[in-house]
Amino acid sequence: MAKVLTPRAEDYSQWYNDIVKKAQLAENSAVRGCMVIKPTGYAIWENMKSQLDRMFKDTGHVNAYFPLFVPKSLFEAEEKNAEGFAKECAVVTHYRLRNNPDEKGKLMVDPDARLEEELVVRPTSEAIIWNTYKNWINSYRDLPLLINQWANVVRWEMRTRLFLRTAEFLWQEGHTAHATKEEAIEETKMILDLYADFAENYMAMPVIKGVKTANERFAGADDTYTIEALMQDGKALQAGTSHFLGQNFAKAFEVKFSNSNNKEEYVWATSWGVSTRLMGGLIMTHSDDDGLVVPPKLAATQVVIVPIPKPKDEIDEVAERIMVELKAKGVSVKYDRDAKKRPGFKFAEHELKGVPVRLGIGMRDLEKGVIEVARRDTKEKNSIPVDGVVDHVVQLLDDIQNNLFNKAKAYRDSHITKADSMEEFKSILEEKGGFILAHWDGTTETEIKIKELTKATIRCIPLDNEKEAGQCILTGKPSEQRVLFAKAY
RNA sequence: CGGAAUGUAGCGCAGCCCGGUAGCGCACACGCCUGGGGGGCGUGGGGUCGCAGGUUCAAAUCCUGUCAUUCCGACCA
Repeated sequence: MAKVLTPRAEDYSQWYNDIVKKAQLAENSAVRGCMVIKPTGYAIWENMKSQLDRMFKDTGHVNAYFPLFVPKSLFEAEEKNAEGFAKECAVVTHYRLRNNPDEKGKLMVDPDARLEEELVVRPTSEAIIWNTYKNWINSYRDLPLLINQWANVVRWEMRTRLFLRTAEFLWQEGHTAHATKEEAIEETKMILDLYADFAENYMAMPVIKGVKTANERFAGADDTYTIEALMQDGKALQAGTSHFLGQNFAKAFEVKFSNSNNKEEYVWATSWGVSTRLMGGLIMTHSDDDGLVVPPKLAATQVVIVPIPKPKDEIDEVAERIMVELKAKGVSVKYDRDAKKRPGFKFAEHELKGVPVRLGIGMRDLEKGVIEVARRDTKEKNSIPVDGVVDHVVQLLDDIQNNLFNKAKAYRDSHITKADSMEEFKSILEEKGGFILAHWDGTTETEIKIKELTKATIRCIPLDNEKEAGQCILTGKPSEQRVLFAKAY
């Protein structure tokens, strides 16, 4: 079979780029660093989105929409946040073009149309949202305020990669306001659990929940919680973050409420988000050298039926019947009834696009009363009696979902290694990759030094961490627990 | 934003050094044969050679600039 993708072992980055393009998930656009998400890719994102949206709503959140532009004066109100994002902001300075008198048919920015105040294209929406919340919150009766928005944001990245880091990306950002610190922290952690649940049970991507160090924390947050996943090349991917913002934004935007004793207090805030980056995580967690592998719960098409060698009345009849029955059970199914393409070509094509289950219906099999059922995750093929094929497929989709998670988890678990010295740390990083648990003295200085020496960063301090006395691998200073290091995307 | 490489048909590439008719494979269209893992033969269509300048009788080819992509670094979700 002709290989369409660069094998992972040969060049992992190239494999990733190949798969995004060949499976038609996305492509580069005419705008530097910005991608076009193609229908095949967008369908998966839509599935992610609708599931997450359901989960947000089930936990009491509602959707709203805030503007793309943030006046500079609002943007700079929360200083740390502004400083953190300043270097990567796109800024609108003019509101009009005009014909260029020197070059016919060309346009130029109208110098007379300079904006009084520049508009920052949102890299995140805290500023505009908190400036709005100020007007919405007066009393403890207005709290909690639990709002999510689905939006695009822009961060002017120097180096971009499809899905993993693009200048514009799609995400959801939740912004909540609470009367007490405890309640806000609870919200932050609840969302972290929700993200982990989504990652593991829908994306089949195991994650480690943890807290970011001060150095890796979101600008403007008191605490950043994260879910960290491990990709097949041994690099970590930050898949989602949930921030406890304390009263930082409330103070910056004067968001106060009267408590039940009629005393004024600043509200407590959270924000949290996951983005189209999850698509990158999905690809790099499950896919192989033959193409994309999509967990059934997120697949746009869960089952494809291929007539062998080509459509024929008898085959069509069986296919139609199976489709009706599968659809009745909530399974999305397509019949690839294209007489011009040969079965071998179709097999390869659907494998490249990651369809979880393929049914091959041919006359030879039908005479024996069976259908060939092929699963994408293991490439296993079985002959299943026609009568039982629908139930078999429903069960199989479930098995595939579980198998993908278990396989990813086994890989992840076998790539968490303890290191007790810098030498050990470096050799694990070079030879094996993955997560490394090591003692750290708790200072930003040491963290940065380790990054300079090894390129590895502290991904998080795992929430379920065991306490264990030890010595920092760099400075030898005392440490009370190991933290999770890795090279990261 | 610094270093390197690349940009020629939808995709992958040759041609460039040494200036002179724009080529190959795949894909595409049509026909015939085929048909259980990316078929075979035949015929055919498709090009502002990334873009803008310059040198020259003549530029895909030489020069300058610019844009984009990939990789490496710094930065970042």
